[in-house]
Amino acid sequence: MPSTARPKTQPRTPLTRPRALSTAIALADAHGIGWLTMRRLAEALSVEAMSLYHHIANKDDILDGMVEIVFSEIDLPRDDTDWKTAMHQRAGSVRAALTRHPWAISIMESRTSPGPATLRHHDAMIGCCRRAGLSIEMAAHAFSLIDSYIYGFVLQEVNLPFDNADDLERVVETIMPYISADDYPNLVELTTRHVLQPGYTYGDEFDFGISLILNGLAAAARGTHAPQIEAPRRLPDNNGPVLDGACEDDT
Amino acid sequence: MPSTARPKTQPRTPLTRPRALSTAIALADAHGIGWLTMRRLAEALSVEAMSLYHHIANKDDILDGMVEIVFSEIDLPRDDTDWKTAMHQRAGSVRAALTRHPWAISIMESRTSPGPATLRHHDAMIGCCRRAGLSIEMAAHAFSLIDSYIYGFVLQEVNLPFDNADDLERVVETIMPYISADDYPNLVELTTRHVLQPGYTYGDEFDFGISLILNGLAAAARGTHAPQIEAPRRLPDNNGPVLDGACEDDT
DNA sequence: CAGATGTTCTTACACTGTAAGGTATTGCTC
DNA sequence: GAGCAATACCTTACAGTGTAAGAACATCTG
Repeated sequence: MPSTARPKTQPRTPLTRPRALSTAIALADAHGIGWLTMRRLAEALSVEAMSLYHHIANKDDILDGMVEIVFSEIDLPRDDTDWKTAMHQRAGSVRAALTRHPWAISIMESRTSPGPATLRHHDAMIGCCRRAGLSIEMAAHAFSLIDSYIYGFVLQEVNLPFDNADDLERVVETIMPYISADDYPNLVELTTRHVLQPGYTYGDEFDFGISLILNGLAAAARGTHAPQIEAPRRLPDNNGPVLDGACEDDT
Repeated sequence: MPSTARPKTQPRTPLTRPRALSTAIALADAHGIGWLTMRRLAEALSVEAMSLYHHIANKDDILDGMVEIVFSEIDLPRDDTDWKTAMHQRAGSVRAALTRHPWAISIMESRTSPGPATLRHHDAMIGCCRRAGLSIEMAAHAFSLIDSYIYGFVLQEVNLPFDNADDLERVVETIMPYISADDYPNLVELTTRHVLQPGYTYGDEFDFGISLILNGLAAAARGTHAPQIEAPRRLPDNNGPVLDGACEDDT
């Protein structure tokens, strides 16, 4: 049976950890993370399930590795533009990566040991803020605020039950009968007068939010319009230029 | 054996859907959502696993019900204060509920059919924004931005590997040897000069972010400091007061 | 008391991740 | 090349998962 048996002359493509991980990512992209089991991953690699354990410790190790690869796909913030542009671009890159791999955000949590790609990324983020003149405290604020927004946005975006305008209309039509305008007047108004209008795409909200946050951070770093926080731990200890050119329009 | 066998005179507490759900929540709070299985839930209810299926459709139905209860624990935005205060309070309430039930945020996604509590909550949020004078578009912006931030923040917060300052110090000491100051200078600086300083608590970042976002939204609604969005779909069609008193300090 | 109705339990099945140990294939030394 | 050690792979097995099918029991109606 030469069709099922591998020809002896041609050695099989060797099973390696990187190959297992990229196959796992491809399968999770195609069928969802819940579909991915050790046996199915093995089958896709033309191997039995237990063979995987010679290259990876266990399933958690696979998930860790997958997250790490996704992180490595994210562009670091550039250091040859102004802070706001760099942050905006990186935000888009995070969103793109997490949208390309919709399962990623759901397993990022619960992974506790960050890999080198993750650490490198965090370091670059803080460095970019510091180079723009933000104090340590302000950099911590910015990092937390920006990433919280991105993760939360993507978390909602990837779990929307529709991908395009047609889907949206179909879903809304299915659900609307159960949503009376008497009980939920504001929800119904928003849906009919905004969401169902031609041209609406939830993803468009992303830029609005990121821009608002970046403008707010830039203003706060300049010392004006600082949000009311109960007790600022320390005054800024800047020693560089404060957000050069950050207040002007940058398209 | 009267201790194990139920006395015939005293009827057992009846197994009901609400009782199953609240027990499930208590177990998930205590042991994590991964620990919760049909057999363990049944055991906690002094019942066999299959008996559950007369009151709930399947495990997904349980998870849906649990999420719905968590949502019902969140305070609606009050309508007897100014917009910013109402939003701030509600944000705290969301965070508190999702922190009380750390598993909730991880299963909120993937649930597609919102229950009445969820719908009521969405409606109240939009209503509060509209009553403050925000246009429909602006209300949509605000809703998306605020909740994205909250969810993202809590997603990170509940998955931190430490709960208090002692935990933090222990974790950092365990990890630091693997993080060289040569490779990750900014990360190390932020850790040593900020995170490890006495009094640091990651949760404190929450208020900073929410305040910044609310101030930004208030400013945007007033038409000033509007973030650069490529193509505003339509001009605001306000017909009420615009964020009365939102620009003054409200503590 | 009989019958009906609804609740609970028993058994069983297909599936999961992975421990233990056997078999094949590779690469190294001569 | 031959022989051997090391590595890679497979087979079998097990405890645990959600849940389908039907038997046993309890409770309520006549």
